[in-house]
Amino acid sequence: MEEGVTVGEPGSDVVRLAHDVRLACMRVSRRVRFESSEELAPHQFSVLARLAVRARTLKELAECERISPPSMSRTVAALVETGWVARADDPDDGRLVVLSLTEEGAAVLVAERAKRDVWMAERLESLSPQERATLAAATDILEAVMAQ
Amino acid sequence: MEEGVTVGEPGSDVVRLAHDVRLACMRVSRRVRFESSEELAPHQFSVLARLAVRARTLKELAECERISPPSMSRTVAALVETGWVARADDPDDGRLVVLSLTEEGAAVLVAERAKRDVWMAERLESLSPQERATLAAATDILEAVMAQ
DNA sequence: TATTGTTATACTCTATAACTATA
DNA sequence: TATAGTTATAGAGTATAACAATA
Repeated sequence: MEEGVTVGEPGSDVVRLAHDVRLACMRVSRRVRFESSEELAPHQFSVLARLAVRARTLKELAECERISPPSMSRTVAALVETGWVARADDPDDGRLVVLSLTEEGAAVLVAERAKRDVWMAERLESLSPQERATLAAATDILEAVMAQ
Repeated sequence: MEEGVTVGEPGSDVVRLAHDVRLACMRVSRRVRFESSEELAPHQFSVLARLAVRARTLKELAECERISPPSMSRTVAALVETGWVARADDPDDGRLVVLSLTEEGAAVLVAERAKRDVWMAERLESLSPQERATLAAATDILEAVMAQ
């Protein structure tokens, strides 16, 4: 009896566009993750990127990554172990631990970003100037939409 | 001594565009995942979506999801347990197990897709017709690029 | 022998609960 | 007391290695 069900694609109007945009973005994101990263796990990359903006406490990191403090404590411990992140005591509040990027950590982050960008760039080189302009305009729109 | 390093954004030219596109797509993808999904884990959703296209063997599923057969075996076992996927023996080759979507699985998949699309659509409603056209054109370009 | 799928075992990233130190 | 961080323990999801069944 159970021969399996097939489901078609839905939609019309804005919902249809939402569907297409979402799928395209997820596909790009997935491919970039799969094919350009090796030595640096996604959650580690993410933490290094946060610390590249500015030093933060463990709780701040946990909140902006939306994971629990114990989980972040582990992730940070691994990054300290490899020498990419430095721990420091807060001079004013003895409970706080300030995490910051080391020179080595910054180098790893830059290298990883470059690797991801190169992978993407290789695929954009075949596009016409007009197509590139469309992509550039679209990214601006998406950024604005996501900032809402 | 270690006061932490700050890293700026890189680039120019196609690399710059690649960087922007990649970041925009990852941000959209991340937000959609965070804010629209609950009952269905990402890897489960992914498998249901594969089976919605057509029934597949375990090995095929493992390959297109790029995980090991034992891992896929587990994931599938959970989906069979909930009644969203059906197992069947291949009539021609006794070694094969054919996995397919059940009616319930199809319903869950449709509901999840709708939920993700609605979340995205809510954010696109404020855009002008021209901005929407730009996004539509951009998704076509990205689809073509990713298909390379 | 080669292939498909499962079981055994382990590692990583996540969580909650309990603990320590500081405010 | 309340807060920041760590340690203890457990639950997913991943992997490799070894095994059973079929070609």
